[in-house]
Amino acid sequence: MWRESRYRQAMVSDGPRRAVPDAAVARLPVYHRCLLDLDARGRETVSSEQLAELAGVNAAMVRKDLSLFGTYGTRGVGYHVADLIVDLRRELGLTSSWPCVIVGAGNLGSALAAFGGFAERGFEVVGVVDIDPQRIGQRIASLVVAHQNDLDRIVADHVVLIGVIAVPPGAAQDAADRLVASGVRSLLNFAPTVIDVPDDVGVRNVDLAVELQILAFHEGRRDATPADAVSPTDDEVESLAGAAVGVATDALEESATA
Amino acid sequence: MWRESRYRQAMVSDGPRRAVPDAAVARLPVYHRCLLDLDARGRETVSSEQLAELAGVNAAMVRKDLSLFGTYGTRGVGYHVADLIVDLRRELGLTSSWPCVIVGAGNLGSALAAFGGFAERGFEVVGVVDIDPQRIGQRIASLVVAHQNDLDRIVADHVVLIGVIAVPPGAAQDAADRLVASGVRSLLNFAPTVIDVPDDVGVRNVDLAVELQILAFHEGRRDATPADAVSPTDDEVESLAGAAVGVATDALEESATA
DNA sequence: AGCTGTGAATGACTTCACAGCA
DNA sequence: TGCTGTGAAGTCATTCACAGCT
Repeated sequence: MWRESRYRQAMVSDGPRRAVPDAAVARLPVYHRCLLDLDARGRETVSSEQLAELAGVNAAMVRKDLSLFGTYGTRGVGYHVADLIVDLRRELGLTSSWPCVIVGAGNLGSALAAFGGFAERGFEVVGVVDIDPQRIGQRIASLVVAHQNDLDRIVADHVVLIGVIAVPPGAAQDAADRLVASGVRSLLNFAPTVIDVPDDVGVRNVDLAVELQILAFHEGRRDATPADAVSPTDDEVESLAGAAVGVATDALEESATA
Repeated sequence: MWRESRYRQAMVSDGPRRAVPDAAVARLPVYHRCLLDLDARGRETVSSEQLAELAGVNAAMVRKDLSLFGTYGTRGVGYHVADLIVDLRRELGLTSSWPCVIVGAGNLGSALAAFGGFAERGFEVVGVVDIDPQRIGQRIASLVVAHQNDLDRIVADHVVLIGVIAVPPGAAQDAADRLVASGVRSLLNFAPTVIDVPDDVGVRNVDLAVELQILAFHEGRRDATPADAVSPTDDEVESLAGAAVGVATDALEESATA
């Protein structure tokens, strides 16, 4: 009854493994963003404490994160902004532009395709596909919406490694399958569904409604819990900095089951 | 030199505090989504293992999460789908619709305003404001873009508690200030900047480019690290389900600077 | 027999605190 | 003196494993 995952489980248990903790990876882009800002303002060096404040995290964490990939600062001085940007860019793989393709040209897909923020940070949208004949041929920024069948060609032509899923939930798995089949290795999924992919394919899920629900949960606790004792519990959502929020899950889906 | 936050720091250290761990809160909406799906298919009960599979997490975690707010299942049987939906809706504060307002009617703001997924899950966009005269008066779905000065009125009229920031980074802090001033208590920030708000205001940040950068980081490690020894480290992005990742902190923005 | 609820064990991430270089 | 780099401690989250209902 439960569709079993067509793919083996990750088993990421404990190999020689990941040098960089996941949590740190999520912060690197934030540091990068803050540093670009500092650089633009002509700042030459920055201390871990200052950077921490900008990124909204603890100074010790900034130092630990940066020390992960041998980016050394200068004791007594701090980090050299320009150098650190270079290092981060290298670590984040932003030395060249990443071609991306968007599946789904609805409201969200269109907005993403037209969104300047991607190009600005090293991601170029090289194609947008859809199945709806009404949308095919439409112009979005400098692109023309193509038929989903052209996906393979687009991916091959531009060596696309990242795909963005912006289709309704019912079509998300199919979109993921097509992307994976055409060779895409990482997916950013905006559809509110867990998608099943081989475990060497990276997935990040961003569910906008989930974000609002999390806010609503905390909101509902402000005055609520009147009965509940501990009252002044109004936690704000914390979290972090510009970071990502996302969250998600990844890939795993499990498998089998009755 | 670093502009200090105009608001006291949270100091959320260790009060009587939060009954529900943050990480769990981020998963609840995902369970909720899966349950709605099950219900739609006519499913009456579900075991923690089945639900875990759908949500992409471990079964023990599903049980632990659900036990947090006294939602009991039936041993030997599982959880009653309909009942659990009701409980989750209550916990998540989704018993009635939450009015939201969007600041910024650019590509993203417009897409969000027109996005059906919010209403579907209990969030009604009651207003969209902007400062650009060109955009004011534009229709988006059933709304008309209003002037940012109308924000107070909109928030008051609809008792808006949740605001969405969809403006360029430079305008984000101002948007946040206006929202907070008008009475909004929770913010979903799409601008790639850390915004500073009083600590009783909740903030969640979604930075789309950060999501891509995280994917790119992992992507860059596939074949890379050729020199790096431990080779077969291809971790997929993990994390969790629809959950949150995010992170962060709030606060600090800087200003000044040389 | 099946599956929940939960203490205990494990593991991941964060913060502390300080030695040591500039 | 100032600030980094990092072991050790602390905190929080996940998974295990099993007692105990149905």
